[in-house]
Amino acid sequence: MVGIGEVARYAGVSTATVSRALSGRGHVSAATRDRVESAARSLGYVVSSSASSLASGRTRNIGVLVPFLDRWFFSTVLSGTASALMRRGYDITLYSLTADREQRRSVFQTFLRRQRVDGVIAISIELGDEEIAGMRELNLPMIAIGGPNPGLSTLTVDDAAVARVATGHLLTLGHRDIAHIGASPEFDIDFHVPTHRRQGFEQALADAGIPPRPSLYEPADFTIEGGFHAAKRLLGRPGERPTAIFAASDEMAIGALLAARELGHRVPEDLSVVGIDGHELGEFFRLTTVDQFPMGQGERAADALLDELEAMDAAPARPETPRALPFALIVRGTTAPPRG
Amino acid sequence: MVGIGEVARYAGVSTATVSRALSGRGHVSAATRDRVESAARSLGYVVSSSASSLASGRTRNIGVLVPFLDRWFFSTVLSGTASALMRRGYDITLYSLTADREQRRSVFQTFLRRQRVDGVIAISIELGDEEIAGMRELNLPMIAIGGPNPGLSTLTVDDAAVARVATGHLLTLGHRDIAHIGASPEFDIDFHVPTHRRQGFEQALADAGIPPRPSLYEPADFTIEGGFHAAKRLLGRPGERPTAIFAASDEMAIGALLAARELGHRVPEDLSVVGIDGHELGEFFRLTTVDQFPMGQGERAADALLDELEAMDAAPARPETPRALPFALIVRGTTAPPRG
DNA sequence: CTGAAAGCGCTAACAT
DNA sequence: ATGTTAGCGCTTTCAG
Repeated sequence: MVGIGEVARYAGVSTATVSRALSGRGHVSAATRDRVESAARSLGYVVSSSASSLASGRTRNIGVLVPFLDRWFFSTVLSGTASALMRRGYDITLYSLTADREQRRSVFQTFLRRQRVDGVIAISIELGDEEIAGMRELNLPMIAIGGPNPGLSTLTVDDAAVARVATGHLLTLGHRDIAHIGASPEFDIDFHVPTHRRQGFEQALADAGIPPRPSLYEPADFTIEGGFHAAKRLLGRPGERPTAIFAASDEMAIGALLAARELGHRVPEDLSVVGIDGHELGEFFRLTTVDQFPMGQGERAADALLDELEAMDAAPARPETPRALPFALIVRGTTAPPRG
Repeated sequence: MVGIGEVARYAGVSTATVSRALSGRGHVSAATRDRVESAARSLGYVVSSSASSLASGRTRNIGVLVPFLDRWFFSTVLSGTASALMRRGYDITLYSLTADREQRRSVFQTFLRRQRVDGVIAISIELGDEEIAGMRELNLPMIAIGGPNPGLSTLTVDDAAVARVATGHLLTLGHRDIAHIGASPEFDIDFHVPTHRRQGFEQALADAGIPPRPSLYEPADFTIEGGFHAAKRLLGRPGERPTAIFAASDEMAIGALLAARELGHRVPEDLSVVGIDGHELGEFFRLTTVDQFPMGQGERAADALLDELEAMDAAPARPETPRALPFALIVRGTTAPPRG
């Protein structure tokens, strides 16, 4: 392994100058920098991250916390994060938080304390008070996607507003009998996203003067299969049948689409369906949805964290304003005015 | 940040003993070990990874190379890898290789040379000769999932055999007119998986004395949408119509299922469909498939690499036998004997 | 089984 | 703008 000393000798300068030239910290004349860079290149020198980290306290590595790796939404956000970080020369260390509480503890108590990372991005993870306190104590900058996470820089989309937009689209088309597939009152995952979406849904209805109807609610687990079964129940029920379905996620919306098809209902003629998320399959199913640009969320978080890190050199602290993430209604082919 | 010195003082031993007690290397009396461990615990001490790495040359960190983060197969393999590594106390640093050749170079030339990782797992990545040579030179143990990758420890599933099993299932049911959705002759992604699957398909047919029929081949891009359109073309064609479809991936098989439904063909009564992979949606669609256990692939690779790493302490080198990965036919509801 | 001390390879004052 | 040098916090001989 070629070390900084060899490069210094080869370029005819001191190791300090090599360090300065290669890291861009401190002044080096253009000529010297060129000499050092070409020396490094021809010797194949790459700085040892452990030595550099130990001496400087910087790792050029960001820890990313995810709840699941194999679910579309999270892996898409992660994908955005990874490319933004790599683009700026940072490594990314992945911590997958499983259901196992003990393992989760070890991530916070051990893994993140090894001083392996300069900062942390938490994707859709609700942090406990002691976890947040632990990060503060470590002085580890952290940014969360999805919130609120009190006391943390947070990028979050207004789930209620998203749901209002989706519901508003249905109302504008003229629908009045709109079913809701999503949150069950008792069961709520990260940050009550399902609940917020239900609240947005109800606000939109209320604004249009439509009272909520319990018979038009069906809980589901945010999967295609869950949406499928919920829609089956909804559409198979005797009595009032909805003209539209609001699904609190695209995957459930797709499930609902498949259920409608199976029951012989035409979409959008007999039934409109709207989803939320911006799922990759939405295009194929012609699904009308409210896109929350998950890839972009990951990129933004990465950029925000790196900006914060680089700003720390200048100003030590900095206020934490929760920033709002964008979303947009994408009208495709699964929504239309009700018949009649 | 509490350091090893404080722990040593607190426990009344030297820093060397603390290091030995905590790392498990070298002999320490049980009593001393207990004392050190409880000292470390009560002080909240965690070893600094950069200091430890610099001194020992070990990082307890594994680099994982993936082609895409947001595609089901890769993120599932990654998920298996991540949990296996974390279980054994290793961090995982993620390198996502995009289409950008320049960025790919930088991963091999720079990122992997920072001495941040003890070993590398390459998921479904075809490595160039100079890339493999670079790893050897760095003396970085590497294990690949999917192959062949000459000169590298490789875990690989026999794609032709997998396809033979899937096709054999259809033949056993009595099908003779079997269409193939998959490889286009010219376009082939990682390791010619599509081609190998097509070859396995043809071998099975040949073994049954059935000659290949060009009109029953439809190329597709391994997505649901691609499978959908391929099946549409296949089933909409005048003349001979297949009684079964072999799709070279579950996603294409699901697309074919949706196409068949849309065209009014009942599955499996009018048409049988078999896929390959073991996709999470397979259960929902009742898809008959050959599962290749992607999560397990990730776990195996991680365990194999760590075993290799730990064995390196004892024996320096070790032969690289490409190991075969398991697969299994899962018969669900999309296959049945042809009518008549 | 334990301690003393010499580095691991680099960075950051401090000089010049 | 560049060189000198003292660490960064641990691990690992080498002694005992």
